[in-house]
Amino acid sequence: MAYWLFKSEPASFSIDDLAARPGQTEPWDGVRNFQARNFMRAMAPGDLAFFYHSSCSVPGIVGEVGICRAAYPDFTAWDPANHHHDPRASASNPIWSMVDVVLRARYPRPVTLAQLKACPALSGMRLLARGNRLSVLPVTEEEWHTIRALAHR
DNA sequence: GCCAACGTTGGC
DNA sequence: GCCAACGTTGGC
Repeated sequence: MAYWLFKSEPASFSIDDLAARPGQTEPWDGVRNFQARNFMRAMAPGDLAFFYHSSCSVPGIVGEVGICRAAYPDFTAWDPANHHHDPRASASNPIWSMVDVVLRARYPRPVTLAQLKACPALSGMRLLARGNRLSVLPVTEEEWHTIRALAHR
């Protein structure tokens, strides 16, 4: 059982898009960064992840998803019509991976980036590390519970 | 729109 | 293997 964080730009894909299909699993595809891919390969069904909105007016954690399928080939990589097409990828050499997620919680109010930064218990969080740009990140169990408490207060 | 930080690419 | 150039991310 491990904890993670997924970033998404709400203009492209927001938690409301997930919430519009209740109970349905959603492939988390399009990740084209090796470190982020490797984190997804380390995920197992039952793991939990925060859903983070980036590049928007109020960046922050807006809910939780559950991992419901372990990493498998991201076939969007070898679809020439796909926005995240990678000409090096193919069915025999997938290169990229994705997992399936399902919405678990949508917070009534987001835990904003400003709140995260202001919380001393989260000072070591990878999300807050200088220059961090990874779209998939691990979260420690302590961080997970701290942030949940912020979400539910 | 700006800019810092970072990953990737490609020449050498 | 080094490193400059480039593209991207993401907060502000």
